[in-house]
Amino acid sequence: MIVIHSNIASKINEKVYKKDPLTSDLGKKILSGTIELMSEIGFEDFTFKKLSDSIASTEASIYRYFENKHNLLTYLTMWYWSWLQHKCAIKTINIESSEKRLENVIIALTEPVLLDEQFDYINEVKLHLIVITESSKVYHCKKVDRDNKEGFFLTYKELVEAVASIILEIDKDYQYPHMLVSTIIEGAHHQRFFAEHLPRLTDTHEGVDSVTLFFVQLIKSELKID
Amino acid sequence: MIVIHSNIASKINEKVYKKDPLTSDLGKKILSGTIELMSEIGFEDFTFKKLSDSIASTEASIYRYFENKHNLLTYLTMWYWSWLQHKCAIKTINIESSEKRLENVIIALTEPVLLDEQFDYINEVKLHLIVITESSKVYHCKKVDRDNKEGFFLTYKELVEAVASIILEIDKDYQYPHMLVSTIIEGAHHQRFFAEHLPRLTDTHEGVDSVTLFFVQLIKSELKID
DNA sequence: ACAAATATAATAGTAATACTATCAATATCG
DNA sequence: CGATATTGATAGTATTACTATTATATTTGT
Repeated sequence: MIVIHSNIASKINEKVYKKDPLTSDLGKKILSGTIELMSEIGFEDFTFKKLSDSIASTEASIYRYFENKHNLLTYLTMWYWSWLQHKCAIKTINIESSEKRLENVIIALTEPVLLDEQFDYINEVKLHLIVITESSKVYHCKKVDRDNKEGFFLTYKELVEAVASIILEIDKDYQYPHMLVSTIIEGAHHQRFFAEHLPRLTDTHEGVDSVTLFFVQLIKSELKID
Repeated sequence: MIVIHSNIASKINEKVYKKDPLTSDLGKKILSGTIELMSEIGFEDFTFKKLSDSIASTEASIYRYFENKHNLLTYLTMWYWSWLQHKCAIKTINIESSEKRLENVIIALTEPVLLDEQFDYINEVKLHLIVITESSKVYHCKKVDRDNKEGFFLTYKELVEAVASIILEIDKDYQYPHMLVSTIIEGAHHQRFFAEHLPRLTDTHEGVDSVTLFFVQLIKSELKID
């Protein structure tokens, strides 16, 4: 059961930051500045020095909010998973059919993000682009087990669990609900990256969103829907 | 058509290295030492200083072979794609049925690597573990377009193309052959990583290799095979 | 066998990064 | 209005990611 949380940031684990960035103007400027700068220069070239220059603050001030850039990226990624949870909840509300709810959720998980609407300190379009390219770095590192113990991946796990439970409504004996969901979520990011940078690794068709079409078709084939 | 290359390294683009590591003892020690050290401490903590200490050489000597650790990881990843190409070729030789060839290839692409057999300077088991955790970093970076122009991802593209062509033999109208293949290759890596570090994002079943079973079933469902 | 070329080791040095520490200025809060 | 917390300014350290130089060892060509 997906629960709607009006405050997306409230699900973010406290240990990922030293001081909650949403409690001050500087904190919010750190978030918006990071999204701006990191989407431009990428995670590797991103430094707290460059960030502080770009928002007219200082390195030391930023270190009061986040231990390092890795945790800052983790924060943004947690925010993104939490935001996707919310989006999925909205898209399934008041819909009876499990099949239809699943389809809506897969669309929500895989479609491009085109509008930057609700949050003054988070540009959702640019955050989505950062997530596509950089998010796997939050777990593809040696501190993954430590971070996992702290609960840094909980919003991701909850999201996968919520979608997996819809799958089990449709086929209670299906063997790989979590695998199928995480393959689709990660896969959609990969395919959008490939479409942009390594097109021979994917397939694009004129005038349609192949990524979403592919994954919707894939899950229906796998679950024998229609 | 998959062509069998007896020399896997011969497909590796020259621009990824400054001096071919296979032309000297030191070069081979750089490769084997990197696989050893990087599988232990991870890409981020890996430095040329630590590597040179571990193989009793010097930083400057290693810089004569590779510009930086990123290109060294790229070399190993290219080697891995090329090795998979070879593995797929072996597994499809003399098999008539397209369906059977596809199944064998999907198994080859997704199964765990358990034996370190053929190469004295490459430990295939440890290389596979490095690829699972680190390989996406070779393209998830700002120099991806430059590296792509140099041809650093050609062995990957050829691998995807070879499998895609089997899919088209089975269903010449199938719309997403490359997307399906790259989703499976990347997905298998992700699922193995999740099984090890974030098990709630995947599904494991006692005594069987769920990852391979899942992806074989997935491609058969999608292509309506059986 | 020996000169010439090449590869490696040893060492030094630089600019940038990833932090930590200190203290002054400023805003806020009771 | 005084106390407290926040930020800015500045400085400093260890490590990293390289480049450069020279000496020594090894290989190669004749």
